[in-house]
Amino acid sequence: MKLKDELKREAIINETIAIVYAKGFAGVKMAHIAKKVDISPSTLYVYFKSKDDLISSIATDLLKNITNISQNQLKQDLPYKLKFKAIWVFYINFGINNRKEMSFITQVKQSPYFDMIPEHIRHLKSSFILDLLDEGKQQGLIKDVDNTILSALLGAFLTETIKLIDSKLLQLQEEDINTMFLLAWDAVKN
Amino acid sequence: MKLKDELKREAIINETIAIVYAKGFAGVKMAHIAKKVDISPSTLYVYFKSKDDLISSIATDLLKNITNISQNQLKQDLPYKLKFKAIWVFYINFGINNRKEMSFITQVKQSPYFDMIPEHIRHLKSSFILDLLDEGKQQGLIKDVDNTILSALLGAFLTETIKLIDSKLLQLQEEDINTMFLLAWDAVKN
Amino acid sequence: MKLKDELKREAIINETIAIVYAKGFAGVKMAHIAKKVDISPSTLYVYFKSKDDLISSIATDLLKNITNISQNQLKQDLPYKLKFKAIWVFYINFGINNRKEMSFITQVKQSPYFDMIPEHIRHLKSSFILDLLDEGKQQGLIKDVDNTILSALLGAFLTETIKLIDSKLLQLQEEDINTMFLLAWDAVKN
Amino acid sequence: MKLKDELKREAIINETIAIVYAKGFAGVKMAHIAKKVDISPSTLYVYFKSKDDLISSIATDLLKNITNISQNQLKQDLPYKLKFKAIWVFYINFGINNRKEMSFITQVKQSPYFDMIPEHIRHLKSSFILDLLDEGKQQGLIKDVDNTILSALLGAFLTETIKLIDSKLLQLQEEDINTMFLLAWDAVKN
DNA sequence: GATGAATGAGCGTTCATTCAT
DNA sequence: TATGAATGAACGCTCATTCAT
Repeated sequence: MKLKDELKREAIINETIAIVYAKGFAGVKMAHIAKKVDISPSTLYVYFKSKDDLISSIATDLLKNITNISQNQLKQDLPYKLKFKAIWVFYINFGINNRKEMSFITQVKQSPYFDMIPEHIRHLKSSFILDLLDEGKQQGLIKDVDNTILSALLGAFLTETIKLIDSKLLQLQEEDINTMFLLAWDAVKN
Repeated sequence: MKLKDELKREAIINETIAIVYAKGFAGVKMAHIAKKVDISPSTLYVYFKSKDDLISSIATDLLKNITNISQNQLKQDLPYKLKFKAIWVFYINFGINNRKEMSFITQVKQSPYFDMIPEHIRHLKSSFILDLLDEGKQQGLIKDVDNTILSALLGAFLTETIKLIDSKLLQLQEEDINTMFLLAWDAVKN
Repeated sequence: MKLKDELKREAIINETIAIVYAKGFAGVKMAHIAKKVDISPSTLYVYFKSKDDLISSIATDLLKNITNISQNQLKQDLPYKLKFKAIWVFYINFGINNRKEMSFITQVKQSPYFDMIPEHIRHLKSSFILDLLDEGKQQGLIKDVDNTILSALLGAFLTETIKLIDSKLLQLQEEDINTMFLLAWDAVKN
Repeated sequence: MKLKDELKREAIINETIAIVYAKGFAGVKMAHIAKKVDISPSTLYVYFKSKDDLISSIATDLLKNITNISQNQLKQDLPYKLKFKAIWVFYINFGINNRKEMSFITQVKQSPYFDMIPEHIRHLKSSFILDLLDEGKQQGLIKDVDNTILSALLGAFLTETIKLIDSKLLQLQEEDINTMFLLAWDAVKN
């Protein structure tokens, strides 16, 4: 018997993410994915039991991975501002290296597919970021503003920075990165 | 019959915007719009020659209007920071009062429909904002960072603030507005 | 605008009944029906909102009609045995003239479509037949056996007789009809 | 490995019959059968070369067996009416004990699979029953009606009786059995 | 201008069957 | 022999759009 090809599963996932990145959700057609991966449309159903399953599985995987990765990073012992910056830079890099995946998640969140993701995954929050903000507040370095609001704004800031780098308006080099970090830091610092 | 027609056209546009706000782009069905406006699907084609035309026309109109409206506002003579704040508050209010329209534009921008909007409309930028930033830089009050970048970040900040108000995490009252303004101002100020 | 064609609806219904008669339920393909009626498959959905709807609508209509027709017939004042025979002959004729429709109902009853028929239609019973049997029992002419059983057997008898006529083993003429009636009558008579 | 294979083949057959009984013909999916027998769908094709082959083989086997079984029974020397009744009771019992198999045959008969059964099997008739009827006619006990017709009616009668028992409207006890036999006997007796 | 009917193009999905091991 | 993977050929259905009045 033929062996199931894990590479094929990954190819399907990557192609789906790429299509969502390029054309948004409306552009995801099972037949289209199949053609790109060079398999028959029906073969897709060997790996995912429906389009909904395909998309929500990808979203679930991505959310899990992102949470893990960010949580496992950066437990370094540094002065607060430097630590904050290190994390900031880490996220920028992560966002750049995974822009398609990030875009996928952003789009899923404002689509009906979001409701198909298991509850406990759906509410994954980087509690890590919240901890970081708390630490800053305790040291009197961060504005006394609700964490949800601060992290939402920092998130928007980050996303926009990544977009700017993506569109070549910014470069992934020390100078630009410093500039962008300073904008973010000044916003939240006390 | 100019009057009657124009009303119907507007009804179609408003309903389309409302549906996109409620269900996202995937949910826009010509028949659905028609039913909501209480006309036949075929009548839609009297007013717009296709679905693409309907959506890109709405997007074009909205982009034009937004640019106009903001430009015609607030030429007041105030100290710079106050003027900046007044504009900031104006945009917040505008965003809240036109959240469906803003959502429509946001969604169009990441969809294939965006490419159907005439080039010159697509790139409309509030040169007004750029002027405001220039004025601040001349007075040494604003960081010496590229205007495109600053306006992009301020835009992201603004959008996020509107979302937070929309989701009741913030209130449209002086205290919260002041807090949010301070975050933005601190980010860009020198 | 084009006017909806009642004839088209009927053509769809008749074609569906004919296909079920010829090939059973497994043979009912929307595209096939459409081709036979010379319309596009999608046009079917103008008249019936799904395959389930098509089949259960037909079943519902047939059940209603059959009940009405048989109930409106034969309230004649005749000696019991003659009345019984008249009804018997009426049913034979009805079955022959509507063999496809009868076959449709028989097949629906042992298919999942039956559950889609409205409750009150599903349980339509020719209470008329039950009344007839009661009358016979009162006169001591009919065996004292449960009505449900008697009517089930008479139904099977009838169906079989129709099949035999259909397959040319019997003829729809007085002699054969009399013979068959006698078999039925002898079975139930006291 | 003859034993193991034969068991698997039988398991496939029994499962198929059970599924047809439970869900009708439309419900028979190769994958479904395979899962129930706990083999792979492809293994089914080791035993039967196609779905058509599976179903028509089963039907053929059943038809052959039924004919054989009934023929080997009941050559007892009894007064005609008692012999007739004994056979009647035998068939009732056989039908009850093999209701799934009977249902399978009934359903095959009104499906396209029937045409795939070899001609000589398709027309198997219990010549035995015909002999029984002839014997009755010779003794002047049975109506002088064509054997094909009489046996068809008796068959319908029998099937209906089995259905009634199956649905608990009748009980497999002496009283009910007697009643039903009397109905059948009265129908055909002279 | 307005509309109900009609439809072609395409979509997601199923499933009997074959392939490759 | 046994089987998981793979697939072609359908199928039911949707929907933007056009037709005919």
